Amino acid sequence: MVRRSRARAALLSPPPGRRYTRSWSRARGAGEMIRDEFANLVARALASAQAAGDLPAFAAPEIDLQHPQRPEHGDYSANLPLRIQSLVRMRAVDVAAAIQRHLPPHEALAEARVAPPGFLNLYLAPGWVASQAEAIARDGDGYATGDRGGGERVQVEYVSANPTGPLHVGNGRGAAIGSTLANVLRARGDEVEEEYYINDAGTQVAIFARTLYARYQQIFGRDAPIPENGYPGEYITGIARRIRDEEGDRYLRPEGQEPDPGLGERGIELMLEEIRRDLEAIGVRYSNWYSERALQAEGGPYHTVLERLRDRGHVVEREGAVWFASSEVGEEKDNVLIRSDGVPTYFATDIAYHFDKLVTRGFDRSIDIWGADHQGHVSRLKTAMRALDASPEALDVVLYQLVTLRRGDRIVPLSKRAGELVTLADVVEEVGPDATRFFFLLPSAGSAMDFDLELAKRRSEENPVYYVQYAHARIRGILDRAREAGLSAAGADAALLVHGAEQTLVRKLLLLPEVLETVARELAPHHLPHYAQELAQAFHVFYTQCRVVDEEQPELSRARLLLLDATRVVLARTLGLMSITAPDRM
RNA sequence: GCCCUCGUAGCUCAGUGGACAGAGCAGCGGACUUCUAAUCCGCGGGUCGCAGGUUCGAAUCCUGCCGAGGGUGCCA
Repeated sequence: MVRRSRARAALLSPPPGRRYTRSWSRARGAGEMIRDEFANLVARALASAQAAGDLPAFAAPEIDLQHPQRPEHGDYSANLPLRIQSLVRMRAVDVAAAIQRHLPPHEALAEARVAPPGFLNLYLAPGWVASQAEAIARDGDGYATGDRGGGERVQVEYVSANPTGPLHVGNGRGAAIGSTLANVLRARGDEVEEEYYINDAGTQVAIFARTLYARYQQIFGRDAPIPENGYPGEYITGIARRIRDEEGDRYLRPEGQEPDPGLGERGIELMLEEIRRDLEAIGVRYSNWYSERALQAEGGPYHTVLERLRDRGHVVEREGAVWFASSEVGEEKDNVLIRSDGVPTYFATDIAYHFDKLVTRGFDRSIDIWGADHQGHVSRLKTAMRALDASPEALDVVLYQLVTLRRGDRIVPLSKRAGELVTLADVVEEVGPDATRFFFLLPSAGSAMDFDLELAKRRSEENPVYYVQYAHARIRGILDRAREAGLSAAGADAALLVHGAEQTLVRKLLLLPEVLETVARELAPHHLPHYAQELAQAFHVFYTQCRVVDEEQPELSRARLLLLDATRVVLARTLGLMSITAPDRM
């Protein structure tokens, strides 16, 4: 996996009076990214080489540091010489050598090597690596947290499924992506709110209410047909039955009359209760539930925003409908705001909703997690924000592709066929919340995913979630064992961690801040489960190669217990950010 | 028709301008008197959909084509 760090050379003259010493005791949070420090060093070396006339003057580009795929190429690698060789009319290896000569010393840097065709490879000092086990263990749950984010007020909105039926598998994917993203942004120092937008107004809700009334009447023996385009699902009968059990026949009206609006409202309430319960089962808890009906209330955002659009001349009336004249502001076509029957479209209320987020409630940033079927909506919504002088850049939309449910080779149709699983709750019940979340998070949002129930359910080596959790449980086991033997990490000398497996493990631990940075920058939570697997693997290898509890070697045991403390913290944190449990035994 | 996303090992997927393209699973062969073998070690496996182009360098960027999914003025 290649990750990069960017630093602008121009901004990076060393702070006056600050000396870089070889001492490993200089106070620094373990969460600070060593990659950034190295990028910093390269930027300073470049500037100093230019000042000394070893390199010509030119506008310094961004310094990208990468993790080479092959360990012999170092821990970090700069390709800057290759990128600027034609600009400076020099051979890349000579550029690399010039930078190398001017590289300031750094406690973590053992060596920098020039490698053809012009890479500058940086090698971490093993002693510094070992010392980081202690720094990470000391930081504990505070590792890789805090002030690294922008400190912005961010709102993440996800799922927001119509409260007219139970959540399906696709909603689960949105839930996993949205809540994990929120967790990561919060960990990095943003002030994050998670919100569910309740579509409790509009046509779908009206159809739901009519279907519910039909089912309700059927319970009382009436021959009431499901309305045209009504919801065929059995679950509505369940709701009708529950309302009958709790409130009797109070919603029953003489045959042929319109249903009592109170019945539909009660139905939506019950549906929302179920949705909330299903989401809580996979560790999702919202800070706010926002009602579309409230949005549309007299004097509410919908009316204010529509007026504002109108005032700015973006609204036209045509063919009995009210349109957003979006073709005049860069869109391919106009879009309907109010249909000819007087009912506002989803688009119109969504404009109001997002204006409310960005302007009225003043979030610095709004991140929406949508299924790919809403893709066409992104551009026109941003255009609407621009037309309202709300910053479209403050609105990010993460689109995730759809989910195919499978059992081994067999595709499970998402139709409502009896006996087949369709709801999120069914999946969670069958495979468990941890595996459900892990599998949803594994593929990047942009790729369509197969959710294999058989694999997710399997409690064996084939299932990556247990591989990761097992690493945590194993560490707990060793820690227990150490306590029985009277050993602890107190007074440990981290410098003893020189074994290859120990060094590899610490290097993985050092990656967490970079992974979180990538997740936050790309809004791509799938890096987290991949990292979790890499980390678990580094631990399992360590476990097989390095005995921890060894009463013959108490010093080494203490050092390794320190490493285990650090590893356990990082593993638990990584799992926690995905809202997956870190078990003490399995 | 047009727009968006995707196409990488048998399967599920990472990698999206750098060095001989990676992981897990599946397959084959090894390792438990030792802190949990839900583990570890080794082996085999890829014209990165196809064809051009840009670049010192392309799975990655551009163009065209093929294939899958989604969208496309009064569904959400």
